Amino acid sequence: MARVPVEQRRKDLVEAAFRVMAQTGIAQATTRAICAEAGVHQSVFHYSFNSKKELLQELVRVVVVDMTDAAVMVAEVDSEADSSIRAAFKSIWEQAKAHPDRQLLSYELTTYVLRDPEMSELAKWQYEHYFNQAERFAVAVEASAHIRWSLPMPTLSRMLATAIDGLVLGWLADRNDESAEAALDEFATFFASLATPLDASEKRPAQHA
Amino acid sequence: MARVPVEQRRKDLVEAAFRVMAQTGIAQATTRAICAEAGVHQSVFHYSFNSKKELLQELVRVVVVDMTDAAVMVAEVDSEADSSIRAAFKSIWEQAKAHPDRQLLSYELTTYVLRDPEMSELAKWQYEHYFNQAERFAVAVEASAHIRWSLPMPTLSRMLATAIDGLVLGWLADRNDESAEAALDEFATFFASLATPLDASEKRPAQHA
DNA sequence: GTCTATACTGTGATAGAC
DNA sequence: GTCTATCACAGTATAGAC
Repeated sequence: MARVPVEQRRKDLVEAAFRVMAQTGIAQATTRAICAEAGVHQSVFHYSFNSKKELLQELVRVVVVDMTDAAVMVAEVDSEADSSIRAAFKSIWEQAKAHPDRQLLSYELTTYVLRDPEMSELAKWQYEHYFNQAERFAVAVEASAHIRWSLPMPTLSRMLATAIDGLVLGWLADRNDESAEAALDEFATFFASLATPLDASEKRPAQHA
Repeated sequence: MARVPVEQRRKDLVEAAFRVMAQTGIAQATTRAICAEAGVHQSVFHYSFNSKKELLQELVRVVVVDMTDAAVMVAEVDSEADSSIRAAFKSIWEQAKAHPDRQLLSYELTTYVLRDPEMSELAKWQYEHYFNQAERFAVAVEASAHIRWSLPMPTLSRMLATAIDGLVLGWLADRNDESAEAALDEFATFFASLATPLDASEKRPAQHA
């Protein structure tokens, strides 16, 4: 086809790999399948990447960032900790329900890289990213809802990410919406209970700033 | 070697497959590697099982039951909800720390079977087993600690299993013992807070029955 | 029942014509 | 840069000698 710079080729292939992996799983994402999805011949693969592993490393970084941003950044915090938490949980949950295949892929990527000593640091990076996103959210709630969390931030952020992560995985397995959503709701109640008002007299402010 | 009944051969191969998978991951567990581990020739595989998938189905059932039993059944409940929960969490956590490869395998098995429509019901069964084990524990605590849970049992048991499941996965990724254990501890505190005494006057009983 | 040998397919990766 | 052809190897599964 057209003469395309290597960097663009790599982007195209990573995106194609993401689609194939999300739809059929990481094991089915062969170089041939990825190239077919990208609409290029298989030999294109190896002058865009030195190895399949190289593509995978690039893909993990892109997928983790894109997926968490898509889920977390949408949620807006307001002046109440309780409603902020519930809104965020709802947003993340809707994202998960809308794209179960992508969620499943994120777990596949985690276990896949954990089995390869050369890549296991990527799993660490992936979960630290989750925890960081949770922390960013928790800090934002502190600021806008005028509360303090009654747990140390690292512990709280890990618990937030853990609850979501565990709920999604369990739901992927049993697809019991009702049960998973009830659990999600109770976790939200729990986390809301960890927010203690900074100043009781300022509890009902009229100003937004 | 000796003439061995087919059922024994199947058991041997499942156990060998479990060892290979736990050590090197599900993707590396080829029929050749499994047979090598079991000390038999590769062709033995296909007159013990009709296909590799058949072995996997048998393996999932064995692994899920054995691993949860190993972790959950050890924990003994006592007359206090708080200490019962902490003891159980500690027991499960120590099991996980002692055998991270087996834990990782359980996640690999989940994602693996979820990608195969013919096997995805196994993932459902796996998590229902987890939830059932959690429920058995919760019921036992109710009986021996004279409390009632302030949440519906299905919701509570799902939350218990979810918290553990999420914590273990996150720990496998970042291997931060301190952070994971702090989160585990706070989850334990939370679940303990869901136990409300059945009868205040019976709060400090001297009898064990 | 057991094992040797092998069929057949699909894999990642290359060499070399254009 | 692009594509055809192919390599070397690993995967599951089978046929057939013993």
